Amino acid sequence: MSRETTDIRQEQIKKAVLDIIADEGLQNISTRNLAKRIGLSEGAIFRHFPTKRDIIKGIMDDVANDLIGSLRNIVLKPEKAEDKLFKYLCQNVKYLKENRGITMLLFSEAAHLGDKELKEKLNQILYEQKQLIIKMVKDGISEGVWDKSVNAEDIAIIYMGIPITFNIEFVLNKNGLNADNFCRRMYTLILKILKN
Amino acid sequence: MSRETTDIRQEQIKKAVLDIIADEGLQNISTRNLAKRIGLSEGAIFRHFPTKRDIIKGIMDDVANDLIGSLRNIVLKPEKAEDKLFKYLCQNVKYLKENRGITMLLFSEAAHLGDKELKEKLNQILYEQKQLIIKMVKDGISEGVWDKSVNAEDIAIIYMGIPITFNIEFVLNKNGLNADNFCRRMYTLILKILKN
DNA sequence: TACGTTTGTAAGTAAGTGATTACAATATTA
DNA sequence: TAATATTGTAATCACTTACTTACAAACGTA
Repeated sequence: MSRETTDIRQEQIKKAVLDIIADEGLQNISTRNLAKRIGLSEGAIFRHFPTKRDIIKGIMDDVANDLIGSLRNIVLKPEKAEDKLFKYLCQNVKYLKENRGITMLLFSEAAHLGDKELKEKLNQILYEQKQLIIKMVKDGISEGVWDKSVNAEDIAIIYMGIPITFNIEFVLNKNGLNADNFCRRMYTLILKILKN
Repeated sequence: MSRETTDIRQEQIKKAVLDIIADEGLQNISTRNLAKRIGLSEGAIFRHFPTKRDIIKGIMDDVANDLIGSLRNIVLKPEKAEDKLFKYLCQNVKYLKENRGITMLLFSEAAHLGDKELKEKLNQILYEQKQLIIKMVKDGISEGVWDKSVNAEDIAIIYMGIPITFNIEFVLNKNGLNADNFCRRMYTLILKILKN
């Protein structure tokens, strides 16, 4: 195998984890299988990550940066709350669709709850997402377009289930839900709760 | 260890799986740990179940019978749709709270997607739940109390996320959500979508 | 009581896991 | 160019996994 820098190898390894999860399922992300998919020896994996756990940690950091980052951008832009909500939902669903392995990896880690640090990282990701949604809702209320008697946190909770359900349907039944359509339909429902 | 019938042992084994998941996390349901918790030798486990997979299968069958059964009872009773919806939601949340291990086990199996038969069983459970919700919504529309322009399937999708989110919050943050309160708050939101 | 069936145990099995080692080949830099 | 740091490999480690085997004890029943 030709030599590559640690930076490049780390990206390859993290990508391989997500690809394997999406293609073969979670139980196949052994370091052996990982090395095989990249075309590298198993020892080389441990040249670029000290432990397997650190690979997972790296992926979680990517989610925190990429997904949360892009969602934050949407929320912070000066736009109408209704438009932001729609874009937010679509972006969220799109990201999960394009990184199918991620939801499974995240919630598997939650379910295994062996590792406090990973659990804390996941908690952080979910918390930040919730705060962004709460902010959007409150902005909409300030704009005067949404019912001020709704509890922003309740909206955040019911919202969080949407991308998760989408992902589960996607895993169980690959062509179960049309993403664009799905996005707009769920948006309509949420809006009905929010409207005056 | 004193002798017990296979029926009793099977129940003990299935219960132990769920208890271990709730207490120690999914990665600890090894046959060794299972035997230890019951106070039995590992070999005895395989006296009562041919494979570990059959234990999981047995648990899934229990869910299909117990949870889906009790939800079906609620839906089929001659009552107002609004009352049924509330009871349905509360029963669903209650069951997941009392059998904390189940949601994790189910979605872990989905994520590992190695086993077609288990995946099919999970699909069936989710499908039946969805059908029950759709029926409830359509009943409410027939009664004339709910907006007939809402898509019953969309309601089912957004509904499905609620118990899942509840469970995730419960796993990550043990006292995160008050179940009774939670139930009523989510009910209020769904009702706002459904109302004329 | 005698006999066949059921339920139990202790000690194994082969296969897979994450991680390490000793060493070779390739870059980087003085 | 010579010395050094980096990236690669093959072999192997100790450990865990689901599952099996050989045999013993307890049970129902004739």
